[in-house]
Amino acid sequence: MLDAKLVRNEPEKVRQALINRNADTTMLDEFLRLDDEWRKLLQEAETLKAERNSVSEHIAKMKKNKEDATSEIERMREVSQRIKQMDSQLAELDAKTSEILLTIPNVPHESVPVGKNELDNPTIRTWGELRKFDFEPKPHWDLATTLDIIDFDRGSKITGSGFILYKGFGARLERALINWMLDVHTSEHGYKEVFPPFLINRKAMTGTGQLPKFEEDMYHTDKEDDLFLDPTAEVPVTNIFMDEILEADQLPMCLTAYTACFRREAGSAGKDTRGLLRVHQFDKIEMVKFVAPETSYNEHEKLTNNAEDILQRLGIPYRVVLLCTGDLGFSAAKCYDLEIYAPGVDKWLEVSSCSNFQDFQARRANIRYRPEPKGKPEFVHTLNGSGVALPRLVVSLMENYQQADGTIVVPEVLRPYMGVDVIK
RNA sequence: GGAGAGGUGGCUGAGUGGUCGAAAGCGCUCGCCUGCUAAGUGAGUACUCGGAUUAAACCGGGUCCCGGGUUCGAAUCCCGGCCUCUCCGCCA
Repeated sequence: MLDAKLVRNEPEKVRQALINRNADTTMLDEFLRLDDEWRKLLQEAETLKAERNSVSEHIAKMKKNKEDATSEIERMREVSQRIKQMDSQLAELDAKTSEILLTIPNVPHESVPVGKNELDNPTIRTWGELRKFDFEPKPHWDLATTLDIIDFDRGSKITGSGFILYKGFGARLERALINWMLDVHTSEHGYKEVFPPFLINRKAMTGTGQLPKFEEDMYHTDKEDDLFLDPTAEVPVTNIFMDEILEADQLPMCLTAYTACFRREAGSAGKDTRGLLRVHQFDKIEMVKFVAPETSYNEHEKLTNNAEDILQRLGIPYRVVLLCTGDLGFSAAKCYDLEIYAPGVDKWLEVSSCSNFQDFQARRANIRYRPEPKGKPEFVHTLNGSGVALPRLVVSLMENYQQADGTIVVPEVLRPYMGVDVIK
């Protein structure tokens, strides 16, 4: 959520940001109109309240002195009625402006290039050599099915398409990757491990920006519980400190978590339906940081490097892409995507998005810190990045490490976790 | 699922419808004091919104879990919700 004062005082800056994002600006004008109305009415109401308070105090004194306060009480009865009316009008206006504010996306950072869509995203750097094959590389669904380590048909039988049954070394690989990535982040990158709930309430979902705009993308339990399956660990982990004030010496706070992630992928029906490219439930390691504002862009680079390190250790070639204004997610001010190459499907696959939200989420979730002991609390900056998402990583691993006979070499770093050198 | 108790500042914990943004203690900050530590001693210690201002001081509103209600006036009375704890039942 943007600061209402920013929108109020620099509407043209916000308007330009919306235009650069290909977003609608009519809500902005609506906000400005209602906000102006609200402030005028608020001042009137507060003047009346001040009068009520002082007269009430006076009444108390008169009663103590056994004087007659009937006329004052009569007068205040009317004033109170008017206050009540104004308060309900104010509440209505406030609800409307707040609602609008929740649907306005973040303002992109100045280092983010202006662009229409993903075609305008510049590649910042690349790492690794694409492997040259002396045979035709197979797609992962063929490899996995032949080795009987993923059972796509039975996954669908249990739940539906996009739900995966891993078996044998497929299941083991999933567990190995989760453990290994958490180990790297906790013992080498300085993150603390947490294991949050997977079901999330509405307030937390609003805190990180999934609601109210993207409710259609989420799995929802039912009306009575009103809970959502987490679409990413970003949501439960960022909201750990909802409505709290952190001390400056707790920052930067770096957390990492494994969660299963659930996404309805509404609107992408028919796209990437084969294999593991786009699924409704997947595993992911996430990194989340709470940092002081002046450090957030530096921390953002470090976070991105931490995700890259995972790929480097696995020997997977990748590229880092900077999202342009037109492709940037709703809550982010700046975001790098990490894409890895998968030779079997001949595609670059997104396995990580590393975002700096500045104070956008912190304001929604009310997460603050004290820059000085006893000082005024300020909003922290929040960041997060996948470190990394499993299914597409598994795709790339299988396809890059496949051999001519259909077996898959296990990358060095995973062997202690897998117990074998080759999946066959 | 059943029965009960309770939600007050960073923490513990008082609170009679008006002088309560809230006693007291702990913690913390700044000073004083005894050679250091401990103890003692004085002062200060919540958040938020609107307005004014270069900024602060300043003026006003709101906040004692949340939302309604009663009242001239609510931490206090009434209704609804959420959460926590204890006991019982069920259960991995």
